[in-house]
Amino acid sequence: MRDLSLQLLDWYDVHARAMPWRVPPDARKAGTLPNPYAVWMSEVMLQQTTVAAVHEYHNKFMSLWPTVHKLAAAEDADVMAAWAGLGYYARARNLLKCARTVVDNHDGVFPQNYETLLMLPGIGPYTAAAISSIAFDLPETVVDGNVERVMARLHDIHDPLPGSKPALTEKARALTPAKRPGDYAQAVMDLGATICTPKSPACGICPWRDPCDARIAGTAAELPKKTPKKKTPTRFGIAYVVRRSDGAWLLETRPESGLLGGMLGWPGSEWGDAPEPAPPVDTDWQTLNEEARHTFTHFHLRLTIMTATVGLDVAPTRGEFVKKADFSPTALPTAMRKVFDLAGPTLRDA
DNA sequence: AAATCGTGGTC
DNA sequence: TGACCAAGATT
Repeated sequence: MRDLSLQLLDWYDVHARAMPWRVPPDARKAGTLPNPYAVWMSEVMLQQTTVAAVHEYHNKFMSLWPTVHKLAAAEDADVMAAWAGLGYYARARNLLKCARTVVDNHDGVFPQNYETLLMLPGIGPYTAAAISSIAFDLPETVVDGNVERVMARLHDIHDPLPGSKPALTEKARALTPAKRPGDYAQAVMDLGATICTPKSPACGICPWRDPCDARIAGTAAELPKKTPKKKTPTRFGIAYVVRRSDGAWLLETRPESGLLGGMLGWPGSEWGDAPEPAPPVDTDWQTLNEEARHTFTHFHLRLTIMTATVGLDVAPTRGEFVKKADFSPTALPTAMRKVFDLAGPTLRDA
């Protein structure tokens, strides 16, 4: 029987998914490698994020900042605003840190080895292996959620994640070929994304159908096992939307660390079981009938929205007024955007 | 080393 | 509606 990795590469030659940042297998075999900057950008954006969601953001970032030098010179607020809506905002902060490190310490050139890549901000084991293999054709092994699932099924491993990760990583490493490691990395992930899917895997058309232990055992659909998670609690808070008579909005940039770190938002209370009021100005407040609901990874949020219109002489205790012309709701993370969508129409346009 | 950190789609 | 899921990293 032929090498498993070669079987998969044959499948990939025909079924590779097209992506803007990707070089298709024919061109790669002819010696063309992708732009490492574009690959890095895509891999950071793809962390815990679907290809569909990344598409337009990758296009936008490559258009706004075509080189690592341009990105390194960008304003923090501009990068955060461009990332708004994509989630996991620490990625955007680390994206900038990484770009500046590459420019300042690596002469603007991405390091071409796993160990050095791993030291850069926002680049962990997966991303270091992905850049190494995809951008430089180095024989490193990517282990993402797809690879974990494919390996668990191929070897019918029932030990639950995340505990089984080292064993799955070792299985993946044993299969990584010396030739075309970049195509192979993309091939396993494409396989997981299109054939070896979490539910209802298409075993009938899988290039690894014959050697797959879980298919033989009939356990493919129930793998990989995962340790159960706690159910998500609900937290409550108050958001204050203040409009000044000249049309300006009262906003604040959130602290660098923590939830929505570095992003623009409305002043508000802490989020918890019973929030304490924390109005940013002393004025008459109006409470909206409808609250903003949003679900984060580990809790549900319900925000009571309070609004007010104030005069030019008012000095808020928190936040800063942003002139009407300088404010774009698209710069808000989704939770804050939902607040705006509810409150905005109730506040008279100046 | 378990928790934290977004969002949109799906079933 | 709610739980799960998607090319994880950081602390």
